[in-house]
Amino acid sequence: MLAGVLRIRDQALQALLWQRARPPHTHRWSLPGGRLGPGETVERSIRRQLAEKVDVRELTHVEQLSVFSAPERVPGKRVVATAFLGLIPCDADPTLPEDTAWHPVETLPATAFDHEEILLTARERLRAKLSYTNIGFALAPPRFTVAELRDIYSAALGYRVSATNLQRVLSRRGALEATGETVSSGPAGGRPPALFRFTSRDLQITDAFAVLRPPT
Amino acid sequence: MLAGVLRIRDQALQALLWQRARPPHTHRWSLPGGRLGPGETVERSIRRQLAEKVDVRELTHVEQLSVFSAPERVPGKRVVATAFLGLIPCDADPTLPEDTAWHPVETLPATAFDHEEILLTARERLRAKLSYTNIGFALAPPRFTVAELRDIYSAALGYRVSATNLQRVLSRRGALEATGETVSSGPAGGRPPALFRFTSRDLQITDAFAVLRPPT
DNA sequence: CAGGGTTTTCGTCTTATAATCGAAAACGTG
DNA sequence: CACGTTTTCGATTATAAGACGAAAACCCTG
Repeated sequence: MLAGVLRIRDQALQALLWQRARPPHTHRWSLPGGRLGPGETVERSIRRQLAEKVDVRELTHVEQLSVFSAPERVPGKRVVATAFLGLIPCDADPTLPEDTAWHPVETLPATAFDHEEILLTARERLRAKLSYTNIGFALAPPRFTVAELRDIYSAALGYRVSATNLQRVLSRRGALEATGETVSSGPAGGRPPALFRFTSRDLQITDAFAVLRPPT
Repeated sequence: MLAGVLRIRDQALQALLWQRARPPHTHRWSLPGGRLGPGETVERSIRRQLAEKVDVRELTHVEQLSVFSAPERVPGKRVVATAFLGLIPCDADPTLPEDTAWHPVETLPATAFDHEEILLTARERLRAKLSYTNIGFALAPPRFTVAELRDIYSAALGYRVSATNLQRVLSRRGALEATGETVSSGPAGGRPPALFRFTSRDLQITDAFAVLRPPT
């Protein structure tokens, strides 16, 4: 079991990796993970691994990605990995162990085994779900301005999105709501932005993406 | 490893099940499956299991569904299952073993373990993908009329869809093309329908379902 | 404290795609 | 050959997203 844990920081999508101290693939960077224990589901187990091994407890979303089973993905012995996508909000800052660090997915260091492929799969899953779910709640802080949310979406998707459209699309879907609060404007002045929040912290799929609807 | 194999027949979505002869859950119906062999991926393995155990070789689509890992899903011992969605076209008619049969997903018999949950997950996956992919190719025969395709989609989705919209939506996406042939009209007369086919037999995702597009 | 620059916000317009409707085409049957 | 039937296709309507610009609300400078 492995987890591709992603977050947004410094306008970039980052992944959590630890550097291997022992063979095989010494010094290369690995995804955190571990073995399934008795009496737990794989979802509970991967959360436990992340809490115990890299002290990450802020996961706002965890979902299964895929089973990776290429025969020689780990040279020498047969290892089948159940991979997960994990997300933590950009305001969370877990204290990481020495050998662990965040790396931008755009500029990954040398990774062990097929962990780069797993991370790219995780990124694609995240990007797809940003389109048709409210999964942004898992990346954003509890409250945020539209400009901050635009930066989060832009970094995750890899291209600039329009703050206007983002606001309107998410509001229309009922995913976003205004808190009524505003924050003071920045050093350059400008109208003070309003604070928003996601209406739900559970994954919800937009029904508008279902085409071929039942007749009314 | 287990497979929820689905097809359309008699205007209904059917699942392939075999009746258990031995405990636990004797006489209840199970999904086909088996153990991963050395040197094969889980996808190759599940295709091999289906070919060897229930003689099904007509799979037009196979994809991972989910890992099912509830601790007591198999009473007594720990069994983690990687579940798959498999599809076969409605014109295929594999010869099944004695203890194996098709059952409408709407009226499932008593199933073993969590296999009903797995089948419902498979059905939801299929229904979702009918909306935003060309996955209909895996259920339909090589060539078909629009009315036949409407019946296939209606049975899979669980509600009547409009033949007009189905034709236009799939054509607009470039998923459907006319063969130029027509078939003679039925006993009640009527204009002889044209034959269509899917342009691709590989899964393709509609780009139109991606919202928050990059700026032009 | 007035004016200019800045950022946010919101309404309007345009575009894209799907749903609905109805007429015309093309066949069998009596 | 008129009639019912089914398919096909164009026209219209509905819905949602993208683009654009004006107005709002702030800061800073002179």
